[in-house]
Order: sequence, then C-alpha cells, then structure tokens
Amino acid sequence: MSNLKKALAHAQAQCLESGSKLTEKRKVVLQGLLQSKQAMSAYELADYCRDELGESMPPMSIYRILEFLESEQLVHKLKLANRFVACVHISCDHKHATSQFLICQQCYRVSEIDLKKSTLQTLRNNVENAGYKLVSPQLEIDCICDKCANDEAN
Amino acid sequence: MSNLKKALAHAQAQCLESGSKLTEKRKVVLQGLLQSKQAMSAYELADYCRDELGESMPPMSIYRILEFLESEQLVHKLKLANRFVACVHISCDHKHATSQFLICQQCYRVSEIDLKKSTLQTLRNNVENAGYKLVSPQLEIDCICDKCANDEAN
DNA sequence: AACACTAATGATATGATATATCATTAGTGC
DNA sequence: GCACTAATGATATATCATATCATTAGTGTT
Repeated sequence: MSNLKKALAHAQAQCLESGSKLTEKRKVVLQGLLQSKQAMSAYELADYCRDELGESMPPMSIYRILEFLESEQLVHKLKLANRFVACVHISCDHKHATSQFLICQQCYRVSEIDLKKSTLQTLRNNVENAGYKLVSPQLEIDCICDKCANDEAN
Repeated sequence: MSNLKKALAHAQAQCLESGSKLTEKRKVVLQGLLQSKQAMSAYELADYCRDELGESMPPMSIYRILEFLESEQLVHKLKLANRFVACVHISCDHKHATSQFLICQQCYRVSEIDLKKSTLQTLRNNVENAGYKLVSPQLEIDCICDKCANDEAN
C-alpha cells in the first residue's frame, strides 16, 4: 500500500472514530495536500484539485473542507504563510506532541518537527509570566530551506 | 517629558543616525501605534490616524511608512495577526535581543518579551538539524490575554 | 531664483486571502 | 417517500497587500 493510500485510509479511520465522515471531496483535498511538496493556499489547492485530481470545487468549499480537516487534526493551518499542510503524523497511531513548523519563506516547503517538552515548558512559563495563556503552542518559524539557500548563493 | 514624546524623540534621533528622516507623516503613524493598546492592521491604523490624529493618508502610504519604520526597527510586523506594533524597546539605547511576541488572538493586545539566548539556541539547532536556516528568529505565539480569558469565563 | 535630482507621498487599480449568507444537493433514519 | 441534517455550491463582499504611475516636497548647485 502506498504511503498516500495508507495516509488516506488512516484519515478515514480517524474520521469514523470521531463520528464524522471523510467524503469524496474532503478526501481529494487531503490528497492534494498530501501530494504537494509545499504548503498551499486554499486557492492554489483549488487549482491543484481541479487540474491534477479532476475535482473542481469553489474556494469556499475548499476553505470549509480545510476547516473540517483541521478540526480532525489531519491538516495544519500555517498562519505565518497563510497556507495549509497535511499533518506529517497522519499515519501515526499515537497522539503526537506539539509541533514546530519550519517554513521556507521562499518555496513554502515545510518541516513539521516535534517541539521538546522542555522547550514548550519554557515558552509556557514566559507566556504566563507576561499575563497570557497559551492557546495554540504550535510554533511557526520563518526559515529558508537548504535548497533555496543554495539557489540564492548561485 | 511624556513617554510618547520620549519615544518619538528617540525614534527621530535614531533615524537621523541611520541617515533617514522621520517625516511628519511617519511620525504620526508611529504615534498611532505607540498610543494604541493593540496591534493594528494598516487599514485600522489609517482610520486611527485620520480620526484621532487628524492626518489622513491612503492605505498605500501607511504600508510604505510601516515598511520604513520596520526597516528602522521602530515597528514590528506580526505575521501571525497581519498586524503591526511599535517596538517596546523604542526608547532604549542598547541593542535589544530577539523578541518573542505574545499575541492575544481575541483583542490583539501584544507583549513583546525577550527570547532567552538558550531558547533561541535550541530553536536554531532544531532548525538546522532539519535542513533549514533561521531567517527571522522573531517568535510569534498565539495566546489569549488574562483580560479576554476572564471575559470568556463570565 | 531657477534648475535638476531624489525622496516621499498620493491616486488608482488590482491581487490574494478569507468570511458571511443563502440556496441546493446528498445522505440518513423513520 | 418524507423529514431532517450534513455537505456542498453560488454569490457577494470583507480584509490584507502590492504594483505602478503621477505628483509633490525637499536638497544641493549654480
């Protein structure tokens, strides 16, 4: 079974478990994100689904579906880039830790890596000392990927 | 001398030093941000300047001026919120460390606090291990401020 | 003062991201 | 087959941002 199929199967199972449904359209959107090498905007994703996956949907539907997928933790919204990525842990069974997203500001390639508990704890302390509460400890960081860095150098 | 005046004087001095000018309009925009309790979008700031400071400017000018103020490190752009804040260190003489921004996602109140060197180093290591380079170590975090948290509870 | 040069701002158009709202269709249980 | 709810479509519009060209204001030179 391909990674893609495995991921989609996992997604479907997870939706079932949470009492929701991974409809055909939702599956297509998720597939689009899974296939993409980069984070995509809703509009880019709409184009991709239409052109590459033969499923045309209005942007509004894409947004709604992304919202659904986010609520199922199958997709993450990156506020720093106004773009979306599939969760890398989509095929994992265990609950995953808080993520840290390294976002190439040039090509929108993204790495989702685990945030260490100790680092998270440090951040949380900072936040509370300042009179705030953490909402989403999702950490997004502006980076440049090695590939783009090399391209720039040349 | 009021804090506001002090900050503006500092800003002016700093611009002089860097060979640029804090024009009247730029000063007004900066003043708007300094007076505001929250981060503001460019359009909100345009309204504020017009309504409260009697200086009407097209949004395009606001964006340009914000870009200028950013380049002078007098203002920070918060990508997480698509909004702008005045730098809290605007009246400091020393170079300040990397900042961490705690952003109330409800009212856009923002705290700019220092990011500890050790935390920054940890993040930098994570990033490099994943094949990325840090671009802007400015850390923006989605929070909720105590006030909004209390309001919610009631 | 007249001129040339550059920096700053204005005006206008448009692009990109996102949300609100109402209509329609598809699925589900009875 | 009907009633109900969930999902999607259609349309409009809000919100954030940039591109581009025109105009104005400041500066230095003569």
